[in-house]
Amino acid sequence: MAPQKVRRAPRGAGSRSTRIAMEVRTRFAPSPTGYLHIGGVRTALFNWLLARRHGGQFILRIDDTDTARHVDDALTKIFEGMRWLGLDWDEGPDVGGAHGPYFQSQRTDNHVAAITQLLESGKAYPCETSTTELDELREAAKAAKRPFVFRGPNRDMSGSEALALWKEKQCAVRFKVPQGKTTVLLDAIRGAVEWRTDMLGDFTIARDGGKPLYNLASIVDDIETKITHVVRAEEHLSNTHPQLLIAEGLGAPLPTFAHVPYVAAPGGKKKLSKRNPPPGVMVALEEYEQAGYLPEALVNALARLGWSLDDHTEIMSRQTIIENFSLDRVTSAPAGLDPDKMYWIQDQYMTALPADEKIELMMPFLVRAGLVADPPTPEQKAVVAKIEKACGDRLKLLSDIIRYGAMFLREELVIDPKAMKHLRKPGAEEVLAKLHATFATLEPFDLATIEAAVNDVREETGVGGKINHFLRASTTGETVGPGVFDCIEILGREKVLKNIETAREKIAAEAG
RNA sequence: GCCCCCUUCGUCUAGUGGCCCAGGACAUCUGGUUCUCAGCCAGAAGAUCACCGGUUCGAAUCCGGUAGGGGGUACCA
Repeated sequence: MAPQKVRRAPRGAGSRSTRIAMEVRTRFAPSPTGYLHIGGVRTALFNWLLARRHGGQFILRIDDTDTARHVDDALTKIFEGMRWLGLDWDEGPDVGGAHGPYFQSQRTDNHVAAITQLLESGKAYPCETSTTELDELREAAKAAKRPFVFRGPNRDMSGSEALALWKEKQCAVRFKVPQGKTTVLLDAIRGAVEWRTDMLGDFTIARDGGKPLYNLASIVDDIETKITHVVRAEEHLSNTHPQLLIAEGLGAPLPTFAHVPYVAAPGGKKKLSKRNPPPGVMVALEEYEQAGYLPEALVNALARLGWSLDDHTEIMSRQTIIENFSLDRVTSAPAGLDPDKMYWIQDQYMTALPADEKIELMMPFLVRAGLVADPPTPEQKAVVAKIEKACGDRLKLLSDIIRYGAMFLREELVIDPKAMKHLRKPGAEEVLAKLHATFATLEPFDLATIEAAVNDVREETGVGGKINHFLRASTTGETVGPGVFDCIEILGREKVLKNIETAREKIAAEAG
C-alpha cells in the first residue's frame, strides 16, 4: 500500500486565526559575515512576523561557530540593520534572555552534552576512520556509480564502550542512522517531505578533536532555546533530515519547520549573491538605507516577495502584515527581486509620509553631501522645507533631496550641459536681460507676481513657451526640477539675479 | 551518479476540480493633463498555466512520467 501523500493544508485553513494556539518562538540565526543579505533579511522578517502575529517571541542568535575574526563589527551591522528595519528581538546577545547564551560559539557545553547523551544511549558512536580513507571510499563509490553511504566500523558498539572510547580518543563522532526507515517532515510551506534513512550515511556530529558540527549544534540550540517554528532558507531543507534524526535520538519534541525559497536575482532564478550581483542591484541591507529607502517600504516590499495577503493588495502597513501573516501563504518557488517594484512601493510610502517627517529623515543626507551645515542652520531648514514642498512627488528616495536640493543650496551656479544647450538658442541672451531687469525691481517677489511678470516678458518679446526653459536653465542650471516659478521663489531675488548674470556671461563667453 | 525541492503574463503573484479560453500589481506601449521632470487620468498589449500522458462530464488545480532550474550528497555553515 502506497503511503498517502500528505498535502499542505488549504491556504488560510486556520493558521491565520487559531491554528497556532501555543506560544510561538521563532529565531533568526545569521552568521556574522559583515553584512546582512537582503534574502536573509526577508527570512528574518518572516520569523519576526510569525512571532508578532501570535504574540510570541523573536530570538536573535548568532551562528558564529566558525568565524573568529572581526565579529564585533559584523555584529554591529546585524544589530543596526535589524533595528533600522524595526525587527526587534525579545532575546538575543545584547538583551539576554532565559535561554542564553545567544552566541552559538558559547553553547559548546550544551552541544557536547547532547553528543555525550547520544553516545551513551547508543545512538552515536566514535569513528576513527581517517578522512583520506573516507575520500578513497567516496571515490570508489563514485567510480562504481553507487551512492556513497558510509557506516563506520564502531557502529554497533555499546553505549558505555562508545562513551569510554570517545573520552579517551576525542575522535570524530558519527550518528547511527537507523536503517530501513522513512522520515517524514511536515513542512509548513512545502507540505510532506520524505526521506529514506537508507540513503543517508552515518553523518558526523563532532569532528576529530571534539568540536560539534553545525547540524548537531543547530538543532540542539533550537530545541534548548525552545524554538517552536524554525523558519529558514530552503538550502537547509536537506539538512533537516539529519536534524530530525538527532532530535529523535535525543528524545526531544520537534519544532515546526518551514523552508522559504531563496531570493533570486532580478529577472531570473539564479540565487542572488553578494559576490556577483547584477549591475545596480543592491544585496546588502545597508545599501537600501544609504540609498534612502524607508524601512516601512522595505518591510512591505520584502513581505510581498514570496508572500501575499490576497489577490490584489500590494501596499500594506506593518500592522496589517502582522495581523495577516501566515506561513501557508508563503510561496514555495523562488522569487526574483524586483527593483522596479520596490521603487514603486517606496514611492507610495514617500508620498504618504508627512512633510515634516520626510524633511527630518532627508536632512542627514544633505548633511553628508555637504549641502547644509551640521547641524543645519534655521535658514537652511526653512529652504529645505520649501524645496520639499516644491518637489512634492518628485522625491522618491530620501537621497533624492540631494539631486533636487543642490541647485538651491549651493553657492555658485553650475550649468548642466543640457541646460547650456537651451541657453545657446537664439534670443536667450536678450530675454534673460529683460528678465533680469524685471526681477530687479519686482515687488513683491512672490510666486504670483513672478509668474505674472514672466508672462508679461513672454508676450513683450514674443519668445513663447521657450521662456520657461531659458529661465530654468539660467537660474537653476538644470533642465529638470520643480515648477520654474517655485524655483525662482525659493532661490530668492538676490540669487536669481546673480545666476542670470552668470548665465549671460557664460553665453557671451561662448559666443565671443 | 544518488536524494530532496521548485516550475501560472518580462517580473511579483491570485488560483486547491466547474465562478478561469486565468484575476491583480510592477514594468512596457498609446492617448490626455503640463514650462521641464515626476505625477495623475484613460486605454492597450502581454500566460496554449514547463512539457507529455492519465483520471474525470469537466483540470492551472488530482495521478504518472519527462525536461529545465535549485539545494544536498563534508570531520562547512
